[in-house]
Formats: sequence, C-alpha cells, structure tokens
Amino acid sequence: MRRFNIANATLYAGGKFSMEDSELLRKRREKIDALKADGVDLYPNDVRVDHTTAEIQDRFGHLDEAALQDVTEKVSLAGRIIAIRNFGKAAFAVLQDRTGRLQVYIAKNILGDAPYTLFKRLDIGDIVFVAGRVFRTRTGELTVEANALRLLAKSLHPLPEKWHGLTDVEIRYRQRHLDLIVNPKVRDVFYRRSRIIQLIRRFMEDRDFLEVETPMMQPKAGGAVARPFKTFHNALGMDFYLRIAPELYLKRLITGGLERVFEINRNFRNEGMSSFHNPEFTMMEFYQAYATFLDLMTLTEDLFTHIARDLFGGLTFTYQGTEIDLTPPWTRLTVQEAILHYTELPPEVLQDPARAVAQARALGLDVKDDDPWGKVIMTIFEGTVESRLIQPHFITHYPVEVSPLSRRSADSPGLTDRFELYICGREIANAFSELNDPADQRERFLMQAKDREAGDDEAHVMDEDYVRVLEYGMPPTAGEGIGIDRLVMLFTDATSIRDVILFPHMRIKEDA
RNA sequence: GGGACGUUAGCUCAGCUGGUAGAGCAGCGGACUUUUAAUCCGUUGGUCACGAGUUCGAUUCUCGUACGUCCCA
Repeated sequence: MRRFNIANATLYAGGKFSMEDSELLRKRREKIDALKADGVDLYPNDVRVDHTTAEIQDRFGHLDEAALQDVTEKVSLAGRIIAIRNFGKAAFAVLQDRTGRLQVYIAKNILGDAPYTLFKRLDIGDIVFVAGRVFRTRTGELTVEANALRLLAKSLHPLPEKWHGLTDVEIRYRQRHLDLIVNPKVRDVFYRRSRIIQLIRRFMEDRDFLEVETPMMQPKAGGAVARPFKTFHNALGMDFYLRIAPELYLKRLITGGLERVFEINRNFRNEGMSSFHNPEFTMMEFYQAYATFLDLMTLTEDLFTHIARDLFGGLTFTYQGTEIDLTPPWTRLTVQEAILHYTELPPEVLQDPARAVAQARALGLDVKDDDPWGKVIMTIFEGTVESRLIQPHFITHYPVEVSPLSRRSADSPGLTDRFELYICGREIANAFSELNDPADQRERFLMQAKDREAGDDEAHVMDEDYVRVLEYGMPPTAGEGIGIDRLVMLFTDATSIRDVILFPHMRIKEDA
C-alpha cells in the first residue's frame, strides 16, 4: 500500500485517506509511464544554462524587434513552466526561474517534430531547458524562440490556478513550495528578509562588532522572562532548555574581553502563538562595552535608517496604510511620561502603589493586590500606551522589578537605564545598560526566585555561574535585542509573522 | 484558555426556509503558427473536513471532534 503524499494528506486531512488517487493524478502517472516507456529521461542531470530570465531581460530588453533580428546569439535558460498557451502547431509557454519569468515560443517548424511532440506531452509545472534566439512578438513581448527543448524534471501534481493563485493560508504555510511557485510576492518578502539581515550584519561589522554563536541548548534558560522548551541529552543524561535568549552567554564574551559582539539567531519561547508570536523567532542581540543605553538609541536610529535608505531610498515607508517616518531623533519618553501623556491620570497616582492598582482596575486591567509597583506600572503602560506608539518611540526607564538584568538608574534606583523601541504599536527592540555589579545581580536573581516560588514560572532562574562571571569584572556595557521577524514585518508591510517566516509552526495534520 | 467565523472538484468560489451538487481556471478530446486570464466546440472530475443526532430525507438544522483565520486575556 502506497502512503499518501502530503498534498493529498492535507486535502483529505481530518478524515480517512482514500486509497484512490484523484483522476488528475492518475492521468499524470499514466503520462509519465508512457514517457518513460518511450525512453525519455524524466530527471536528467547534465544541463548547463547560460542565462537567467532576468539576464535575458537585461541584455535584450532595450532592443526592438528589428535590432533583435540582427542578433545571432542563442541563449539557454531553464525554469518551471507556469503557463502554456497552445496554437495548433505552435505554443507560448511562460518559464519561471529564480529571477522572474520569461515567455518562450515553441513552434513545430522551428523546434522540430520530435521535440515538439515531447513539448505537447509536458504539463504546467514541469521544469524544462530551452535554448534559442531572442525576439519580440507582435505584441512586443521579449520571447525566446525555442530551437532546443529538454525536460529536466517532471511534475506530478497540478499547480494552483493561474489567476486567483493560492490564497488558502493554511496550504500556503504548510506547502510553502507551492506558495513560492505561484505567488511572486512571497518570494519578494523573503528576498527582502535576507537583504535586511545582510544590511544589519554589514552595519555591525562596520562598527567592529564580532559575530558569534552561543549555545541554543542551555542547562538553564536565562536572559529573558519567558517559559522555555525542554529537551534531553541522552549521552550526558541531563535536561537542556532551548534558549529563550543568548544574553548571558554574550555577556560572558564581553567579560572575556571581546568588547563588541553580536549574534543573529533563533530564540525559542514556549508561549501562545499569534500573528506576532512564533514559538521560534529570530533576534539580533549585541553588546558594546564602554557604551550606555543612550549610545544604543543613537546606534538604533543609525541602523534603522541605514536599512530604510537601502530598501526605500529614504526614511519614510508605509505600513498598512500609515506613513512611518524614521527621521531621527525619535521621540524619547520615560514609561511614566508616556503614561501621563496618553492618559488623564494624575502624576501622584503613579507614585502610590495602592492607588496605581486601583487605577489599573478602573481601566479594566488585570492586576493582583500584591503585584509590585513596577509590574502595575507596566500593566498600565501596556494597556494604555503601547498600541498608540505608531511613529518610532524610545520608551525609557523601566521599573527594576521587570528588568532583572538592567543597571539601575543613578538618580532613581527603582528604575533602570533601559529602553524599548516601539513602532506601529509594537515592541521592536529592547536595550539597556547592563547590570555588572555581581552583588546587585545576585539580589535581582533572588527577587526573581521569589516570584518563581510564588508561581510565576516565567521569572528568571537563579544563575550563580553567571554571577561568578560578573565577579571577574565585566566592563560597563550596553546591550540590545532586536526582533528580526517584527522588523521584517514592518519593512514588508506584513500583518502576520507567518508571512515573514518561511515555515511557521502549525499543528500537525496528517500522521507522518 | 474564551468568543466569532471558516472547511464544498487539483485551485478560486457559488449553492435560497432541508428534497440525490454548480461555475471559472486546471485536466481530457477537437480547431487554431505571435498569444499573454489567448479564443472557440465538446467533456471527465465530489465520502460537501470528520463523527454523532434530529428528520421519510442533511452540503443545508443541532451537538461534538480536527484544522485554520480573526479578536480577546
């Protein structure tokens, strides 16, 4: 008994799999068997091409038909057939390669009888090699006139419809290959994602940051406030956690004297999923010795404008119909200033923990009586301010209770030298002057440990090993994390994180 | 975790207060050597996500399950 492929499994998911192929599939199999029987190699591997579709456009796109008639050179290209228009003894086909699409003209009298017969037996979705001269059709379209044609890979399954394409998001994410074949905009998003990461990398390297890789599997999941995934190492006989952040390891490197490091890699957080949360997501974290969170605000402005200039040629772009202006300097507000600015609350309320709790409840927010002041303030901030920070805002001076790894502000020890960057109502980056006082760090961990005992399983774990690193002396340092997926969402006008992650996680549907 | 909505042909979608399921594209057959959503003629294709229930009868009504989307915490 043949196991069903994923395409069918998806389409028939939830029910019993039919043991019969669809008629379409059966016909394709018969076709393939017939080709094989006639000695056609369905998957040859000896082909070289000299042009992409884009290169043909670049080289010949500026020539008119008269000029093209003087060109004797023949070009070769390869790609997937995504459309066929038949005309008796001739046909047009559209080929798609990694750079785009190009039309080819297949005429029996030019190509020859045998290859033409082969072409008639091909399907949309097949991958072919074509060689011939370049010309323009009556309608002016640049076209390759095939005088050679080879099948390079046979396609068994029909492609989604040419006009509406593939819109079912579930199939798009589960079968990203189909999405990429039929939705060119999807490809553009991931090219842009790659470009953004490349720009970030160059920017950091130009500032003398060293790119490093630190463990994804950690005996303790530290460096952030989140629930981890757990796994098991057989040989060592011990549990590991998939990292929720690289932070503590990167600061070990700072202590070790590397002074400027960055890492672009995945974090894993065992939390709910939404259009803004994928269980694994990409962050850039970087640390710079002898800098403060104030320096990083400037660096962040420089980085974002560097990217925007490359992508958009300027400092403004549109996200979901709203124009975003990245021109520095960006607004800087403390958490408390922001709350006062966006609400009617009297300033003294924020200072009084009991009144703050009452106010939070009056706003319909969920706070506990014994929540520390800092948490209440942040609940109020998230409930009233966050979604209104559309243009870039640095929000600074987070309460120490919610910032276990940040340095205290010199003039107000209940607050920290920390900022988060908000754009379009979303947190994009988080940065602070690092806490490098080992005694204070131990106290913070103990404070978190109490929260953990009280049932907060997101609270930071005690990490004596890390405190010991600080005891060797870590230079004064500032560090920052930038959510790459959310950044790419902004710069590609995407509303869901799944649109900027090639293979977003989904519940499994078929038995594998 | 809660709520709303969705799941019908390979894809995109119709389907009235319950009466044995339709279109376009794709496919198949035919015409057609400059089209580009080619056109024209003909035609195949369905366990209506899955499972119960109500009913003489369920794609349609009810409940449950799976998966997804959006909103909320």
